[in-house]
Amino acid sequence: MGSKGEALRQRIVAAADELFYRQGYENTSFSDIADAVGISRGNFYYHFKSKDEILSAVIDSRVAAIVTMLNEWDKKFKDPRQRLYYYIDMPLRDQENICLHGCPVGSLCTELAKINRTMLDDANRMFAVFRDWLILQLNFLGVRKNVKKIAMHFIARVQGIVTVTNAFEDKDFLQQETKQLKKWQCR
Amino acid sequence: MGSKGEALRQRIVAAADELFYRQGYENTSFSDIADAVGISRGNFYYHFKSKDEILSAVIDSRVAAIVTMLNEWDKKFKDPRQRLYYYIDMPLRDQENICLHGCPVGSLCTELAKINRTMLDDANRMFAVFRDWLILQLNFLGVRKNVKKIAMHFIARVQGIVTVTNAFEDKDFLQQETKQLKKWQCR
DNA sequence: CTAATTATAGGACAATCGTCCTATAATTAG
DNA sequence: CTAATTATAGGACGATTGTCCTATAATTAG
Repeated sequence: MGSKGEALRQRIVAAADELFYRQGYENTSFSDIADAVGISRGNFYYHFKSKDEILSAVIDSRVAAIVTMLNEWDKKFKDPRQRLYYYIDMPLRDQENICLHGCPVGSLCTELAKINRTMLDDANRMFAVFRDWLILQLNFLGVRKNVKKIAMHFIARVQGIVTVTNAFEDKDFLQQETKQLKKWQCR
Repeated sequence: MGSKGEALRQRIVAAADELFYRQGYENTSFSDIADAVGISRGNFYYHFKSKDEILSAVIDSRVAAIVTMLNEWDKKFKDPRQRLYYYIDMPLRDQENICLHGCPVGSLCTELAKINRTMLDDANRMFAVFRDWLILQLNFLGVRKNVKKIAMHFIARVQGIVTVTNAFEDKDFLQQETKQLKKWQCR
């Protein structure tokens, strides 16, 4: 069984994941990833036969990571309102990277909308996982009307904050808007 | 005087502007732009000596276009609240493009944050022009406290809406969130 | 008209891109 | 141990990239 090959495959995905986040998908070459992992391009191509394929693997890996993370949040916080706050605070906990590279989910979707619309439908699953989890928390909170709309509203709010934070490299804005968003209540 | 050359220069900038918006900066080559204008690559290089230079010209052109547009809005609407609504409705008036390509300002900043941080400081001037105009309108409305913060808040709200609209190709979301944002009032 | 300047075309340039192939090396199965 | 499979390295491939050069065409200045 290819257990050693599987381990390398995961290292490749992890390296590609970070590079796509830091310098964008289009701007990251096979060589960049191979160099980061410390293997040859030929070997890289043995594991992933095309750039679409490595992108697809990175998206799957991110979706899985988000699911795992949300499960941990569920264990950590029993109060759905606390969980909601923890979601809103997520960019705050990763200020440096958010400031420099934006949101891994949002920025990838924004890029794919321009260069690879086929993969966009794959990428926005990352948003969908958050959305479905948010819907659950809103249900727990007793919200009954427009639950999906409100979940999407939260995602959009966070995306907007991150986009502006990234464009202006402005952590103060991130902090102040995050605080304000937590004052949200159902209208 | 190079008045014919100047006319071509503007056609080049216009073509690059649209291509950068539709397929991204990194993913647009000199050949793409030259083909779109119908000139040779050599001629293109006579007018713009590097990719940074054409990007810089596109950003300047966009900033100027935004200034012109906001002046027209000022003529068109005397009520600052109406002007604010017209700003919020901007993505709605360009639904098709927003859905397909996102925000020209936001998506360019997001891309440049990853591939060309030097130019990012140039690009976010596009946001700054909107911000300063919004500050003016808020002043007219009698808002005295946190005016800059509120202006940035509006920009972030619109950015978030557009990012999600683009990622999900969801016009309904755009319409409903736009309507909700117009219910905003100072707290 | 002539000379100088500006504009345009076309191709050369090295580098890099994604892709693919082949020859070994390492591992596993029998 | 031997044979088969899996993994790895290295380089060839055509295409494309941004950049630059040179020769000509068009325009302008005297």
